[in-house]
Parts: sequence; C-alpha cells; structure tokens
Amino acid sequence: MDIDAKELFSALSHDIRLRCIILLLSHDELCVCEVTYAIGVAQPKISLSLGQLRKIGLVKDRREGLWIHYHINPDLPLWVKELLYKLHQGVKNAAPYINDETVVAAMPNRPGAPRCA
Amino acid sequence: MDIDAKELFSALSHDIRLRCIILLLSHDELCVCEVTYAIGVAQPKISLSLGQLRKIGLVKDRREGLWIHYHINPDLPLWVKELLYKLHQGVKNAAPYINDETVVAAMPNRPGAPRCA
DNA sequence: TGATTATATTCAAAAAAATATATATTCAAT
DNA sequence: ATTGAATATATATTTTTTTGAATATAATCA
Repeated sequence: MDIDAKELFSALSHDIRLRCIILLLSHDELCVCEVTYAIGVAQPKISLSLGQLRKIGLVKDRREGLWIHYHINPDLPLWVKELLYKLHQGVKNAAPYINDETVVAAMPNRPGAPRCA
Repeated sequence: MDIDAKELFSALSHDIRLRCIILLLSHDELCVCEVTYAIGVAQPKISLSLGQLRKIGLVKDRREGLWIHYHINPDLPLWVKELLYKLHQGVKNAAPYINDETVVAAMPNRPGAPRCA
C-alpha cells in the first residue's frame, strides 16, 4: 500500500471528506447512513466523498447486505496512520467534529452496535 | 496561534508548497533563493508559495538585508508540529524531497552557512 | 542618484475541483 | 417480477485554484 502525500492532503482539504475521516478514526467502521446522519448533508454528497477517499486508498469498504461499511485502510503506511492519529488527536474535541460524534452516538436504529471508543 | 485543519491540508496539497515545507522542516531557516535553487522553478512561483504558507501561519519570515529567510512557525499548535514531523519522517527519503535536499546542500554562494541537520 | 540584487505582487488565462440534481445500481423481501 | 431501501454515479454548472508573464518593491552599493 502506497499513498502520495499530495493526494493525501488534497483528500483532507475538504470539509465533508475531513469530517468523514475524523469520524472513521474513532470507529472501527461506520456505514454510509451513519456518516450521513452524523454530518447531516445529502446522501450523494457523502457517497461521493467516501468514494473519493476510497479511490486514493485512504479508506476501504465492506458490504453487508444493503449496508456498506467504511473503515480506515489498515494497510496504510505507518507514517500516514501516525499522521492521521495526530490529526484526530488535535481536532476531535473541536467543532464540528465533536458534534458529529455526538450526533452519530444518538442515532436511532443503527445497523450495528457502536463498535469502538 | 491557531490553524484550521482544512486550511492546513489545502496548503499541503500542492507540489511546490509541499516541497517548500519539507525543505523547511529539515533546516532552521532557508532564504527564498535557497528554496528556489533547491526546487528549480521560477522565483515568483516560490515566492507565491511561501507567501501562501505564511498567510495561513504555517511559516514565518525574517528579513536580513536583501534576503528573506523562512522558517516553520514555532508557535504552531503541538498537534500540527507533530503532524508535520510525521510527514517529514514519512517522505524525506523519497523523491523529490531527498533530491531537493541534495541540491540545496550543494548550492554555491549560500547567504548563510547551512544551519541544521 | 542610479544600478543591481533579492523578493513580492498583479492579472488574465487555463485547469481543476466542488456543487446540486437527477438517475442508476444493488440487494432483500414479498 | 416488483417494490423499497441503501448506496453510487453521471452531468452540467459554478467556483476555486493554478499558471505564467510582466511588473513592482525593497534594500544595498557604487
């Protein structure tokens, strides 16, 4: 697994994509409906964002029936994982990220139980 | 000192700006002519890139006679410094960054002695 | 003062990216 | 098969960013 630094940063330089990544960084995985609910924008926009993140290898998806679950690609180079960890650590308690977290935690009828911390 | 994550990543999602930052991460400071020499593109392009990095607070400059020396802003939030450190660690030995380093190290008539490691 | 060196800014054109809307796909259940 | 639910893709339009060339500024020195 290889990733280009410029592509990585292009991916992160977009509000919605950034919020998706921050959300995924605190969950083992989330399905599209959960991300959509958390961020509160139209579904095609979330799908597009997640698709772009997937295209450059930052995240992977897993289908389970109707749902598609996304997660951070575990095969990313170590430095990228560490960089993402620093990012998460740095912004997770600020708006809008912390709010996204609160919203998804309160989502009714989630496809699976909440997975991570 | 505060910095917006999206702005940070926008700044880094550009070849020249990224090469500037990587260069500055391994030197206490570099003047515009050194960065220009290292990267090998037209001077106005380097000035513009450094100016953009300065505008969002990622770097600062210091005038010394005709030269303007740039350095990473020491007042960045810790998480940003750590993130940049991970980035540097991750890419410094890859092209084109390692080559930029070699080129600047061999530059004749540098304004000051090489400063860092 | 005038020339020179180092750096910065401006501006129009080109390229790239984002947006919104509409539509398509995929799967499951009836 | 038809329906409905979850997700994905396509397209046209708008907005933002990048580029290159020309020009401007700022400091030094003769």
